[in-house]
Amino acid sequence: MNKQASKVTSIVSESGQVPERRSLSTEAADALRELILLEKLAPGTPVPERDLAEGLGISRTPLKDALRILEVEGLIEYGPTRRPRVADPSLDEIEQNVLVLSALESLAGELACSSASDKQISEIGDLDRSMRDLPANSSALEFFHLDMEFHASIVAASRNEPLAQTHKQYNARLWRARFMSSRQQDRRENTLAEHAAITKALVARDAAATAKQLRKHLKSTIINLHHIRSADAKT
Amino acid sequence: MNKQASKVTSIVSESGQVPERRSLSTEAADALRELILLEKLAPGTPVPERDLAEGLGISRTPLKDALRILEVEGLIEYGPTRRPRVADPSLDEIEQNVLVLSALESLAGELACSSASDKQISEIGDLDRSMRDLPANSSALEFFHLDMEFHASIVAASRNEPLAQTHKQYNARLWRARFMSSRQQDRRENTLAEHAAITKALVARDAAATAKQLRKHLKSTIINLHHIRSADAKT
DNA sequence: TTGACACATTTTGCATGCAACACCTAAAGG
DNA sequence: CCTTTAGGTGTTGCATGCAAAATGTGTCAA
Repeated sequence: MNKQASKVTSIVSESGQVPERRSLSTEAADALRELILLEKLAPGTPVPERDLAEGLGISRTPLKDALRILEVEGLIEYGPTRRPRVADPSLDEIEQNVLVLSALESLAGELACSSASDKQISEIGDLDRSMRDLPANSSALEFFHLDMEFHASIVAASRNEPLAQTHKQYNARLWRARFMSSRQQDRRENTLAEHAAITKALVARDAAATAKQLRKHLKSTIINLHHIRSADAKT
Repeated sequence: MNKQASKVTSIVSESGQVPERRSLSTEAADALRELILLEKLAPGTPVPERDLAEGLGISRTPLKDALRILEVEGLIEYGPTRRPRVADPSLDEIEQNVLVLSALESLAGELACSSASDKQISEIGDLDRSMRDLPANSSALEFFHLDMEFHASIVAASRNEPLAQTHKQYNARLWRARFMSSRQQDRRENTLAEHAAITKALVARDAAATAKQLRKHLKSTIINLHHIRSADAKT
């Protein structure tokens, strides 16, 4: 039945992952995402399709697709007249998103306690340790990436594909906010402590505790966002 | 500053809602959704773009957009070769989706307890009552629609836009499964009892109880799905 | 000076054409 | 008889053109 398996389909490049056919749309989406997240494109700026397409050297068709992708990720907003802008969420909207993210992760934690393999859990522990072992002068971006990986690996351990999908969406929406939040050196200690608590509950496969710790962790993110806002208001 | 407010922008047609510009893509998406949910298009069948477009009397461009919309709703799947099919989720996948839906709704319930207006809560109570007052011979579809409205109104009461958005997505994915589940007349009693418990907790604005009842309600949906499967296996 | 209207420009939605890729069938070789 | 391969067919990705809608601008009247 399964014919293509007999063929030499094993052109699998590196990891065991699906090759995931590249297309101009996804590449453009990646490029745009980078531009937006690194603030090369300020929030709220209109994004005329043609200019963008020209800038990226592609036609409008795949660019439109890219904008659609970024729309579901929440990085691009469409006005009532279908003119795309870089999303500019208010603090309130960000907070609402974090609430949902929190619920998603806490579900992931619960599920991971019963569904994760021992290997997956130990990998989460590894990530936790890597973060703690990071030198104090390491870049904010480096710390941030590990932080993201830590959370993502918990979701992966839940073995719930749609959950992972949605979690990814919300993560993308909150990338900028979380990145800003993580730039404060003095937060690291706090973050590490909370990660430790999460890891501990996870290793014990204590679903209730894991969920609780994850909620607490995300909650402190919200509080931190408020602090940043007040600090910004002063300057 | 705000110029357009001074103009006679009040061409708001009927409700206070945004007119929401129609486009061929969204119309096609609606049409296709209907076809899929009513099983006019069997799960797993390939969906060649050109034929579909021709059938709907539109070109491939807007149809492609429609397929994208239905993809994020989970009704259309893209194979590794970018050939679209009607999604055919396994029972296991459906269950995973229900788990996420459950977490979303229970969060919505919690938030509704603190954020909902009294009017919103009383409307939820109205819906609960409408369902109970339905005659026993009313159609499964009628009962089902009220059921959906009940859940949707709880989410709306949470006043969390992204949550509502995501909830809608998951609802769309699970439409068929939930519809099948709701066709069993003997489930009605059970559903009504659970709805009553949810409504009661909501009226009392007891966040913990609301969340708990919602989880329980969705959990019984999962169990019911298993029953349906076993029944199907026999026939 | 302010407001409204009409025209010019920009920008998106949709249709269509072409090229690359995937799939199916059938013939050739083992 | 089974496997492999070559060709034909169908399907999707992308580019481009056109029309409709929206925005910006300048002029005129109150």
